[in-house]
Amino acid sequence: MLASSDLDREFYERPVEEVARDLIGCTIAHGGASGVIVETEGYHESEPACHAYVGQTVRNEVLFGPAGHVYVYRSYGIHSLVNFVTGPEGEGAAVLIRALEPCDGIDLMRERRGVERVEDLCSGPGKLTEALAIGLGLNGTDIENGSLEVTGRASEPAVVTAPRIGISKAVELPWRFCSAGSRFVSRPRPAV
DNA sequence: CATGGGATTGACT
DNA sequence: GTCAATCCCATGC
Repeated sequence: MLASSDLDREFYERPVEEVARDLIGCTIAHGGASGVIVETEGYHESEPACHAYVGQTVRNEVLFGPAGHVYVYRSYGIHSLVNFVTGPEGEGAAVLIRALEPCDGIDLMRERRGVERVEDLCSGPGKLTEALAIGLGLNGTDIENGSLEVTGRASEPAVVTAPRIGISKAVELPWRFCSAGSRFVSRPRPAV
């Protein structure tokens, strides 16, 4: 059990891999739609795959800010990717939300995404931001006081750990967390 | 000031 | 399996 009231600043101030694991099974809502988080990845300034690795810049300053804030950035000029900042202030670390199991507002998601299959609506970091209408405007906002809402879960789901995806450095760190057996995680699916 | 490289996706061979 | 689309901004001259 993880009550919504437990998802406070203190929750996000813990080590990034713990936050990444605990977010699996929680619900994220924005723009009239919501979904259960089924896949996350942790990033930390100490490893080269993280944006914060090069030190604080204008682009990534949110990563170094207080925990519990949202870091959104544009990838490949097309997609917005969402992260939750973790760890103490001054430390660059965040959890990338990679996939959701659609819950509410599914028709709205279909409209935004232009696809029908529920499995295709949020099964990737760029897809879920489009489905929930998450844009760069949310960058730097506080989860507890913003338009993006995160709620808890009734029980602890089975979680599998896997290497991260789509990066060329520090690929070996097992900081990808997936809800075991979920049809909604992005590919390649990890073995259960 | 010019350049280059992405924490991706979808369309095409 | 391969590849282009396309924006932000860090880095280097």
